[in-house]
Amino acid sequence: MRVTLKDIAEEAGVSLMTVSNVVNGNQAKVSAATIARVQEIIARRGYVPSASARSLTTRSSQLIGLLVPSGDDQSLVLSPHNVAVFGVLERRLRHHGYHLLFRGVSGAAEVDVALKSWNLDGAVLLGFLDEDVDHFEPPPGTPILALDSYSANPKTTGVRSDDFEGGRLAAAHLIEHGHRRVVFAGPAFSDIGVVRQRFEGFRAAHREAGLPWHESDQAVVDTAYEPGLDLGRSFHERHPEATAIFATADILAVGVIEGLHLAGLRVPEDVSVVGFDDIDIGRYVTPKLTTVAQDVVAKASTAVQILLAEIERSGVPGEPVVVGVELVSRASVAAATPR
Amino acid sequence: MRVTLKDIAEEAGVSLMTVSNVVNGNQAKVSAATIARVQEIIARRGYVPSASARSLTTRSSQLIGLLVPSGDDQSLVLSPHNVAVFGVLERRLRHHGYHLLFRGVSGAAEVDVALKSWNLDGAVLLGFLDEDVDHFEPPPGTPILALDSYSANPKTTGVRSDDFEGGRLAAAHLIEHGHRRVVFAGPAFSDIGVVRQRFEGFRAAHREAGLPWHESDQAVVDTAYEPGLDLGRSFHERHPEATAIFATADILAVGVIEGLHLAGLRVPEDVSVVGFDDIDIGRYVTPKLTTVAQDVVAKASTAVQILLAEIERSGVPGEPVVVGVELVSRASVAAATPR
DNA sequence: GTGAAAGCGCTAACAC
DNA sequence: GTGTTAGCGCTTTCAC
Repeated sequence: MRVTLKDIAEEAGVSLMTVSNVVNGNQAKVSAATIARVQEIIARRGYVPSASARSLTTRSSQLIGLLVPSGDDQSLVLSPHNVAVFGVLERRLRHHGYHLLFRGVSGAAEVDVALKSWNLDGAVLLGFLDEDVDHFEPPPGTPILALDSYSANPKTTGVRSDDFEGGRLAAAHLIEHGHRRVVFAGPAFSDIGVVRQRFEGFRAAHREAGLPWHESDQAVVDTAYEPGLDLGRSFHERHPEATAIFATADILAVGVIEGLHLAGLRVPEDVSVVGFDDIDIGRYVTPKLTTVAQDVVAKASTAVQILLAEIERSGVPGEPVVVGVELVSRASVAAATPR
Repeated sequence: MRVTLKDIAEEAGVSLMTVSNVVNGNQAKVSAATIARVQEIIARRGYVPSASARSLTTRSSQLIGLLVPSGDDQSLVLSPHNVAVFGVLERRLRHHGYHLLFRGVSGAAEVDVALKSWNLDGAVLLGFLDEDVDHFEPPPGTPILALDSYSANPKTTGVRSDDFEGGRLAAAHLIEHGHRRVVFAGPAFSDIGVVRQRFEGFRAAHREAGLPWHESDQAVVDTAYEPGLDLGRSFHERHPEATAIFATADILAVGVIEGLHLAGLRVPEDVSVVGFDDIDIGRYVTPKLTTVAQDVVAKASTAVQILLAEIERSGVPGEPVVVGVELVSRASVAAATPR
């Protein structure tokens, strides 16, 4: 059977409340001698407070939901970048006494259920589309952080990288190296969102350099290795004038590089490539990938910080926070050569 | 405020218990008309049962702990392989109505606390050393699955890949290709554990082929990219007779390949390489990595299946379960050439 | 079929 | 400093 406060109280010959006060560190209310005696018994009996009981009375739970999208029966979306964020989140939250409830959800309704059923103190949304985030309706007072979201949902707080600046840095870097025809490769996008912002930054760099950019230099491809491979392989035919390519994700860029190799094009001598994210893989491929680095630690730490602040102040969603990005120059970019 | 059973009961003009029966599907005890009426109110009011309250009375929680090792302030151990397992675990458990509490733990005591405080119905240990697993003392009746563990702790149930067979397959594959001096590269190991088993399988293959294996052909390196890189770079000097290498993890093998390239050795023409795990990266490198594939889905599904079975039967830890492995032949192995 | 009572383990709000 | 009372939202048991 489970050891309860009552058991400890009986053995110590004090009341239940005294034990509770000891457990919760309300030292002011208990004499030193009692504290010591109670603590000894607690340790010896291996007493651990019941989180359910505590949660029931306090209407909170020290639990943060980590919600990721989950199509009906397919696998979860756990991109390498999200995994990295995930790890940092867990560690930070644990140091503040919070735990993570991990859950794949397929719709706004499920988020609501997850939140309510466990009295979650807050939640972090990882990897949702903006249009999904738009529909979330958390119980008022429960902070929801939407990572990498441009949703205008006033009930959530956004934390994201400076995607516009990232796109700008990538394009500017290539332009500086003399490239005049740069392909923008990424998934289809609408008028808001991560990819749109990277695209706008990308174009802004062209504008700033007084360079035109051709619509035909856009390649719409899913964010995965295989589509990148295909693009790289057919690069020459599809974009005969281009000498460089900016992919909106490293995984895509890695595929592109391999595809270019297969097509007999050398990177970076014939074609330069810039990615986005700075995941580990970029360092394992040849040539090492030049990319726009997201600051994983800053993103996760910021999220935790805001989350805790909103929990304290009882959840007034604040302004979105933007985390800086940085161009990491490795070996996949070289000066443009005429084709 | 929260909507409770009582609220629904009042609005429906029935007792609290009737609503409870409807919620829990005890259809036999309630008339169809009442069920319909109550369900309508539940949906309209957005009622969600309180997991804490339910957990308090039932002494269970529909919560499974996912425990990973966590050194004091360093990052969590989330290897790509573990992440893959993780994703499958979550999905499978969710389909059975369970949720995952994710937690980094640094010792047996913390595991105990995690288990008790949330009334966890079970836990999955991911990435712990056998010696850590040895020390875990879960409350009786709480099933603990230790993934990839060879610990003899009778309070846990092991689920692991057939490491011995994996080592054997890797070595046999290289031997078949004419290699006579094969380096075994992996972290230091004791007399039990994953690496030991892979090593024994590796040696068994040599024995079966009537071949000797030289102690000097062992390379002790940490399971990471950089150490692999170093090994590859110095391969020629350190193992002048060897024509092939078996690395106990893909990430290591990928490093080795890159190191060999840097040293001017071609893979597989000069040196053949076999890895272990079959993580995505192996398909992104050049040449594509020949490796021993672990069946992630089988491993995770098996774990879930056993977990649920033990929860039903009230936790009698069973025999360890071994999941099959398979050699995936890609492009990093070729026939041996004299050196 | 439906309902009343008791209690899961804890904490908030007050006494003493 | 310490104890008492009440109740969080639910399920279990047993009566109607």
